[in-house]
Amino acid sequence: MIHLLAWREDAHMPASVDVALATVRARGLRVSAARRLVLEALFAAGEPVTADQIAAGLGGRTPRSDLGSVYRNLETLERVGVVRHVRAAQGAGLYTIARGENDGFLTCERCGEMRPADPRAVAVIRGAVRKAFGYDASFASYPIVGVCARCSEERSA
Amino acid sequence: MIHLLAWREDAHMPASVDVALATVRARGLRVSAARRLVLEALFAAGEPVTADQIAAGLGGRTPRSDLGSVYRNLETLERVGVVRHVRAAQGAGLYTIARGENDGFLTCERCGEMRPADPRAVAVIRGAVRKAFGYDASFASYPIVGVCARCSEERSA
DNA sequence: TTTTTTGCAAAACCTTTGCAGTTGG
DNA sequence: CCAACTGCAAAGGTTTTGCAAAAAA
Repeated sequence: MIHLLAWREDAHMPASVDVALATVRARGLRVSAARRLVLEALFAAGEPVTADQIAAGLGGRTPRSDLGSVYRNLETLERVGVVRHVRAAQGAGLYTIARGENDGFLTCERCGEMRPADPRAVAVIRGAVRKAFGYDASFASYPIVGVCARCSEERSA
Repeated sequence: MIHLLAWREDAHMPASVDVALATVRARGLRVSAARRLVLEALFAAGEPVTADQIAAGLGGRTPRSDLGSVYRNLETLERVGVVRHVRAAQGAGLYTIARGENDGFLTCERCGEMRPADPRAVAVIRGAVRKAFGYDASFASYPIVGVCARCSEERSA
Protein backbone atom coordinates (compact mmCIF):
# COMPACT_ATOMS: atom_id res chain seq x y z
CA MET A 1 0.00 0.00 0.00
CA ILE A 2 1.19 3.51 -0.83
CA HIS A 3 0.63 6.31 1.64
CA LEU A 4 0.69 9.93 0.67
CA LEU A 5 1.62 12.59 3.15
CA ALA A 6 2.48 16.23 3.33
CA TRP A 7 0.95 17.11 0.01
CA ARG A 8 0.92 20.79 -0.62
CA GLU A 9 0.75 23.37 -3.33
CA ASP A 10 3.45 24.94 -5.42
CA ALA A 11 3.80 28.24 -7.20
CA HIS A 12 3.70 26.68 -10.66
CA MET A 13 0.58 24.63 -10.19
CA PRO A 14 -2.48 25.93 -12.07
CA ALA A 15 -4.54 27.72 -9.45
CA SER A 16 -7.82 26.12 -10.37
CA VAL A 17 -9.75 23.90 -12.72
CA ASP A 18 -10.61 26.96 -14.77
CA VAL A 19 -7.01 28.02 -15.20
CA ALA A 20 -6.12 24.50 -16.30
CA LEU A 21 -9.05 24.46 -18.72
CA ALA A 22 -7.95 27.78 -20.17
CA THR A 23 -4.70 26.06 -21.11
CA VAL A 24 -6.68 23.26 -22.70
CA ARG A 25 -8.71 25.70 -24.74
CA ALA A 26 -5.61 27.66 -25.70
CA ARG A 27 -4.28 24.51 -27.37
CA GLY A 28 -7.35 24.23 -29.53
CA LEU A 29 -8.80 21.37 -27.52
CA ARG A 30 -12.36 21.27 -26.27
CA VAL A 31 -13.58 21.74 -22.77
CA SER A 32 -15.90 18.81 -22.34
CA ALA A 33 -17.77 17.74 -19.25
CA ALA A 34 -15.67 14.62 -18.92
CA ARG A 35 -12.45 16.58 -19.22
CA ARG A 36 -13.53 19.09 -16.61
CA LEU A 37 -14.51 16.27 -14.32
CA VAL A 38 -11.06 14.70 -14.48
CA LEU A 39 -9.48 17.99 -13.50
CA GLU A 40 -11.97 18.53 -10.71
CA ALA A 41 -11.14 15.12 -9.33
CA LEU A 42 -7.41 15.77 -9.49
CA PHE A 43 -7.79 19.07 -7.65
CA ALA A 44 -10.18 17.53 -5.14
CA ALA A 45 -7.83 14.63 -4.48
CA GLY A 46 -4.90 16.93 -3.75
CA GLU A 47 -2.49 14.03 -4.14
CA PRO A 48 -1.67 11.50 -6.87
CA VAL A 49 -4.54 9.14 -7.63
CA THR A 50 -5.19 6.33 -10.10
CA ALA A 51 -7.38 6.57 -13.18
CA ASP A 52 -9.60 4.02 -11.56
CA GLN A 53 -10.09 6.17 -8.46
CA ILE A 54 -11.05 9.11 -10.66
CA ALA A 55 -13.51 7.02 -12.66
CA ALA A 56 -14.98 5.71 -9.42
CA GLY A 57 -15.58 9.28 -8.27
CA LEU A 58 -12.94 9.27 -5.53
CA GLY A 59 -15.18 7.20 -3.35
CA GLY A 60 -18.14 9.55 -3.54
CA ARG A 61 -16.41 12.90 -3.56
CA THR A 62 -16.84 13.50 -7.30
CA PRO A 63 -19.17 12.07 -9.97
CA ARG A 64 -18.33 8.71 -11.48
CA SER A 65 -17.22 8.51 -15.10
CA ASP A 66 -16.01 6.18 -17.80
CA LEU A 67 -12.59 4.66 -17.19
CA GLY A 68 -11.59 4.68 -20.87
CA SER A 69 -12.41 8.35 -21.16
CA VAL A 70 -10.54 9.09 -17.96
CA TYR A 71 -7.43 7.49 -19.41
CA ARG A 72 -7.82 9.39 -22.67
CA ASN A 73 -8.30 12.67 -20.87
CA LEU A 74 -5.41 12.13 -18.52
CA GLU A 75 -3.19 11.52 -21.51
CA THR A 76 -4.44 14.65 -23.23
CA LEU A 77 -4.05 16.75 -20.10
CA GLU A 78 -0.56 15.43 -19.59
CA ARG A 79 0.38 16.31 -23.17
CA VAL A 80 -0.91 19.82 -22.61
CA GLY A 81 1.20 20.08 -19.47
CA VAL A 82 -1.36 20.47 -16.72
CA VAL A 83 -1.26 16.88 -15.48
CA ARG A 84 1.60 14.70 -14.38
CA HIS A 85 1.63 10.94 -14.87
CA VAL A 86 3.60 9.50 -11.96
CA ARG A 87 4.67 5.89 -12.36
CA ALA A 88 4.33 4.36 -8.94
CA ALA A 89 6.96 1.85 -7.96
CA GLN A 90 4.36 -0.85 -8.51
CA GLY A 91 0.71 -1.15 -9.34
CA ALA A 92 -1.38 1.30 -11.31
CA GLY A 93 -0.07 4.63 -12.53
CA LEU A 94 -0.84 7.76 -10.53
CA TYR A 95 -1.91 11.14 -11.82
CA THR A 96 -1.71 14.57 -10.25
CA ILE A 97 -1.80 18.24 -11.17
CA ALA A 98 1.54 19.39 -12.59
CA ARG A 99 3.36 21.92 -10.46
CA GLY A 100 6.68 22.81 -12.01
CA GLU A 101 9.70 21.41 -13.79
CA ASN A 102 11.29 20.45 -10.49
CA ASP A 103 8.40 18.28 -9.46
CA GLY A 104 9.66 15.17 -7.77
CA PHE A 105 8.49 12.30 -5.62
CA LEU A 106 10.16 10.07 -3.10
CA THR A 107 8.97 6.55 -2.39
CA CYS A 108 10.13 4.45 0.51
CA GLU A 109 10.34 0.83 -0.53
CA ARG A 110 10.10 -0.26 3.09
CA CYS A 111 7.02 1.55 4.40
CA GLY A 112 5.51 2.37 1.02
CA GLU A 113 5.08 6.06 1.77
CA MET A 114 5.30 8.36 -1.22
CA ARG A 115 5.86 12.03 -0.64
CA PRO A 116 6.53 15.07 -2.79
CA ALA A 117 10.09 16.33 -2.93
CA ASP A 118 11.13 19.90 -2.26
CA PRO A 119 11.59 21.46 -5.74
CA ARG A 120 14.80 23.18 -4.70
CA ALA A 121 16.29 19.90 -3.56
CA VAL A 122 15.17 18.27 -6.82
CA ALA A 123 16.99 21.03 -8.69
CA VAL A 124 20.15 20.16 -6.78
CA ILE A 125 19.89 16.48 -7.67
CA ARG A 126 19.19 17.30 -11.29
CA GLY A 127 22.33 19.39 -11.31
CA ALA A 128 24.33 16.52 -9.86
CA VAL A 129 22.99 14.15 -12.52
CA ARG A 130 23.81 16.63 -15.25
CA LYS A 131 27.34 16.90 -13.98
CA ALA A 132 27.83 13.17 -13.53
CA PHE A 133 26.12 11.86 -16.66
CA GLY A 134 25.35 14.75 -18.95
CA TYR A 135 21.68 13.92 -18.67
CA ASP A 136 18.90 16.42 -18.21
CA ALA A 137 17.02 14.21 -15.77
CA SER A 138 13.46 14.58 -14.56
CA PHE A 139 12.08 13.12 -11.35
CA ALA A 140 8.53 14.23 -12.04
CA SER A 141 7.32 11.00 -13.60
CA TYR A 142 9.56 8.42 -11.95
CA PRO A 143 9.89 8.68 -8.20
CA ILE A 144 13.20 8.39 -6.46
CA VAL A 145 13.00 5.04 -4.73
CA GLY A 146 14.85 4.25 -1.56
CA VAL A 147 14.56 3.81 2.17
CA CYS A 148 13.35 6.84 4.09
CA ALA A 149 15.12 8.18 7.15
CA ARG A 150 12.57 6.79 9.56
CA CYS A 151 12.76 3.28 8.16
CA SER A 152 16.56 3.43 8.14
CA GLU A 153 16.54 4.27 11.84
CA GLU A 154 14.11 1.49 12.67
CA ARG A 155 16.26 -0.99 10.83
CA SER A 156 19.42 -0.03 12.72
CA ALA A 157 17.56 0.16 16.05
CA MET B 1 12.04 1.07 -28.73
CA ILE B 2 14.79 0.71 -26.14
CA HIS B 3 18.38 0.41 -27.25
CA LEU B 4 21.08 -0.96 -25.04
CA LEU B 5 24.66 0.06 -25.51
CA ALA B 6 27.98 -0.13 -23.81
CA TRP B 7 27.06 -3.04 -21.59
CA ARG B 8 29.99 -4.37 -19.67
CA GLU B 9 30.98 -6.28 -16.61
CA ASP B 10 31.56 -5.17 -13.05
CA ALA B 11 33.61 -6.48 -10.18
CA HIS B 12 30.58 -7.42 -8.09
CA MET B 13 28.76 -9.42 -10.72
CA PRO B 14 28.74 -13.20 -10.12
CA ALA B 15 31.44 -14.53 -12.41
CA SER B 16 29.36 -17.33 -13.85
CA VAL B 17 26.17 -19.30 -13.79
CA ASP B 18 27.78 -21.70 -11.35
CA VAL B 19 28.73 -18.98 -8.90
CA ALA B 20 25.20 -17.63 -9.03
CA LEU B 21 23.78 -21.11 -8.51
CA ALA B 22 26.05 -21.63 -5.52
CA THR B 23 24.31 -18.65 -3.95
CA VAL B 24 20.96 -20.21 -4.74
CA ARG B 25 21.97 -23.47 -3.10
CA ALA B 26 23.42 -21.64 -0.12
CA ARG B 27 19.96 -20.22 0.55
CA GLY B 28 18.46 -23.68 0.69
CA LEU B 29 16.84 -23.40 -2.71
CA ARG B 30 17.11 -26.03 -5.38
CA VAL B 31 19.15 -25.89 -8.51
CA SER B 32 16.67 -26.95 -11.14
CA ALA B 33 17.09 -27.11 -14.88
CA ALA B 34 14.66 -24.25 -15.39
CA ARG B 35 16.46 -22.09 -12.87
CA ARG B 36 19.84 -22.75 -14.43
CA LEU B 37 18.40 -21.96 -17.81
CA VAL B 38 17.19 -18.54 -16.71
CA LEU B 39 20.66 -17.71 -15.42
CA GLU B 40 22.32 -18.98 -18.57
CA ALA B 41 20.05 -16.78 -20.63
CA LEU B 42 20.81 -13.74 -18.50
CA PHE B 43 24.55 -14.30 -18.81
CA ALA B 44 24.26 -15.02 -22.52
CA ALA B 45 22.21 -11.90 -23.11
CA GLY B 46 24.76 -9.68 -21.39
CA GLU B 47 22.23 -6.89 -21.11
CA PRO B 48 18.76 -6.50 -19.60
CA VAL B 49 16.13 -8.65 -21.29
CA THR B 50 12.44 -9.37 -20.78
CA ALA B 51 11.00 -12.53 -19.25
CA ASP B 52 9.41 -13.17 -22.61
CA GLN B 53 12.75 -13.02 -24.40
CA ILE B 54 14.20 -15.53 -21.95
CA ALA B 55 11.23 -17.88 -22.35
CA ALA B 56 11.57 -17.57 -26.12
CA GLY B 57 15.19 -18.68 -25.89
CA LEU B 58 16.69 -15.31 -26.82
CA GLY B 59 15.77 -15.89 -30.40
CA GLY B 60 17.54 -19.23 -30.69
CA ARG B 61 20.58 -18.62 -28.53
CA THR B 62 19.26 -20.59 -25.55
CA PRO B 63 16.56 -23.25 -25.09
CA ARG B 64 12.94 -22.15 -24.85
CA SER B 65 11.10 -22.47 -21.57
CA ASP B 66 7.84 -21.79 -19.82
CA LEU B 67 7.03 -18.13 -19.30
CA GLY B 68 5.34 -18.62 -15.95
CA SER B 69 8.33 -20.49 -14.60
CA VAL B 70 10.66 -17.84 -15.95
CA TYR B 71 8.77 -15.19 -14.00
CA ARG B 72 8.82 -17.31 -10.86
CA ASN B 73 12.51 -17.97 -11.18
CA LEU B 74 13.39 -14.38 -11.91
CA GLU B 75 11.57 -13.39 -8.76
CA THR B 76 13.38 -16.03 -6.72
CA LEU B 77 16.74 -15.08 -8.18
CA GLU B 78 16.07 -11.44 -7.47
CA ARG B 79 15.18 -12.20 -3.86
CA VAL B 80 18.42 -14.12 -3.51
CA GLY B 81 20.31 -11.16 -4.89
CA VAL B 82 21.81 -12.48 -8.09
CA VAL B 83 19.30 -10.90 -10.46
CA ARG B 84 18.13 -7.35 -10.88
CA HIS B 85 14.61 -6.46 -11.99
CA VAL B 86 14.90 -3.21 -13.93
CA ARG B 87 11.63 -1.41 -14.55
CA ALA B 88 11.91 0.03 -18.01
CA ALA B 89 10.33 3.41 -18.51
CA GLN B 90 7.56 1.67 -20.38
CA GLY B 91 6.65 -1.78 -21.58
CA ALA B 92 7.73 -5.05 -20.07
CA GLY B 93 10.14 -5.29 -17.16
CA LEU B 94 13.78 -6.10 -17.82
CA TYR B 95 16.03 -8.48 -15.95
CA THR B 96 19.78 -8.66 -15.71
CA ILE B 97 22.53 -10.12 -13.56
CA ALA B 98 23.09 -8.04 -10.41
CA ARG B 99 26.46 -6.33 -10.24
CA GLY B 100 26.71 -4.24 -7.10
CA GLU B 101 24.83 -1.86 -4.84
CA ASN B 102 25.72 1.05 -7.08
CA ASP B 103 24.10 -0.48 -10.11
CA GLY B 104 22.27 2.13 -12.07
CA PHE B 105 20.70 2.77 -15.44
CA LEU B 106 20.05 5.84 -17.51
CA THR B 107 17.24 6.06 -20.02
CA CYS B 108 16.85 8.79 -22.58
CA GLU B 109 13.22 9.59 -23.09
CA ARG B 110 13.97 11.09 -26.47
CA CYS B 111 16.00 8.39 -28.25
CA GLY B 112 14.99 5.51 -25.99
CA GLU B 113 18.52 4.39 -25.32
CA MET B 114 19.13 2.77 -21.97
CA ARG B 115 22.66 2.47 -20.71
CA PRO B 116 24.33 1.36 -17.51
CA ALA B 117 25.63 4.09 -15.24
CA ASP B 118 29.15 4.27 -13.87
CA PRO B 119 28.88 2.88 -10.31
CA ARG B 120 31.11 5.63 -8.94
CA ALA B 121 28.86 8.30 -10.40
CA VAL B 122 25.82 6.50 -9.01
CA ALA B 123 27.47 6.60 -5.59
CA VAL B 124 27.82 10.36 -5.93
CA ILE B 125 24.15 10.79 -6.79
CA ARG B 126 23.10 8.54 -3.94
CA GLY B 127 25.14 10.72 -1.62
CA ALA B 128 23.44 13.83 -2.93
CA VAL B 129 20.01 12.29 -2.40
CA ARG B 130 20.94 11.24 1.10
CA LYS B 131 22.04 14.76 1.89
CA ALA B 132 18.99 16.40 0.31
CA PHE B 133 16.24 14.05 1.47
CA GLY B 134 17.64 11.67 4.04
CA TYR B 135 16.80 8.78 1.74
CA ASP B 136 19.04 5.84 1.01
CA ALA B 137 18.12 5.75 -2.66
CA SER B 138 18.78 3.01 -5.17
CA PHE B 139 18.94 3.45 -8.92
CA ALA B 140 19.32 -0.24 -9.64
CA SER B 141 15.67 -0.99 -10.28
CA TYR B 142 14.34 2.33 -11.48
CA PRO B 143 16.41 4.01 -14.16
CA ILE B 144 17.22 7.68 -14.07
CA VAL B 145 15.07 9.10 -16.85
CA GLY B 146 16.01 12.19 -18.79
CA VAL B 147 17.37 13.52 -22.03
CA CYS B 148 20.86 12.34 -22.92
CA ALA B 149 23.62 14.72 -23.96
CA ARG B 150 23.41 13.81 -27.63
CA CYS B 151 19.67 14.42 -27.83
CA SER B 152 20.04 17.69 -25.95
CA GLU B 153 22.55 18.87 -28.54
CA GLU B 154 20.36 17.83 -31.44
CA ARG B 155 17.47 19.73 -29.97
CA SER B 156 19.42 22.94 -29.59
CA ALA B 157 21.11 22.56 -33.00
C1' DT C 1 10.45 -39.89 0.42
C1' DT C 2 9.43 -35.27 1.05
C1' DT C 3 9.37 -30.74 -0.37
C1' DT C 4 10.31 -27.78 -4.02
C1' DT C 5 9.63 -26.68 -8.56
C1' DT C 6 7.61 -27.26 -13.11
C1' DG C 7 4.42 -26.81 -17.13
C1' DC C 8 0.16 -25.60 -18.54
C1' DA C 9 -3.82 -22.93 -18.57
C1' DA C 10 -6.66 -19.65 -16.70
C1' DA C 11 -7.17 -15.42 -14.53
C1' DA C 12 -5.83 -10.91 -12.95
C1' DC C 13 -4.49 -6.45 -13.74
C1' DC C 14 -3.88 -2.19 -16.01
C1' DT C 15 -4.37 0.26 -20.22
C1' DT C 16 -5.60 0.98 -25.03
C1' DT C 17 -8.71 0.90 -28.88
C1' DG C 18 -12.82 0.55 -32.37
C1' DC C 19 -17.00 2.31 -33.13
C1' DA C 20 -21.40 4.48 -33.27
C1' DG C 21 -23.49 8.25 -31.13
C1' DT C 22 -23.06 12.88 -28.82
C1' DT C 23 -21.43 17.45 -28.09
C1' DG C 24 -18.65 21.72 -28.06
C1' DG C 25 -17.44 25.66 -30.65
C1' DC D 1 -22.26 21.96 -39.17
C1' DC D 2 -18.45 18.88 -38.22
C1' DA D 3 -14.34 17.73 -35.99
C1' DA D 4 -13.52 16.44 -31.31
C1' DC D 5 -15.02 13.77 -27.78
C1' DT D 6 -17.83 10.27 -25.19
C1' DG D 7 -19.46 5.74 -23.42
C1' DC D 8 -19.33 1.14 -23.98
C1' DA D 9 -17.32 -3.05 -24.77
C1' DA D 10 -13.80 -5.73 -26.49
C1' DA D 11 -8.99 -6.57 -26.95
C1' DG D 12 -4.10 -5.92 -25.69
C1' DG D 13 0.16 -6.65 -23.18
C1' DT D 14 2.27 -8.10 -18.96
C1' DT D 15 2.38 -10.68 -14.81
C1' DT D 16 0.39 -13.82 -11.37
C1' DT D 17 -1.75 -18.02 -9.84
C1' DG D 18 -3.97 -22.88 -9.08
C1' DC D 19 -3.02 -27.35 -9.63
C1' DA D 20 -1.56 -31.93 -10.78
C1' DA D 21 2.74 -33.97 -12.40
C1' DA D 22 7.78 -34.10 -12.16
C1' DA D 23 12.20 -33.61 -10.14
C1' DA D 24 15.74 -32.24 -6.64
C1' DA D 25 17.83 -33.37 -2.29
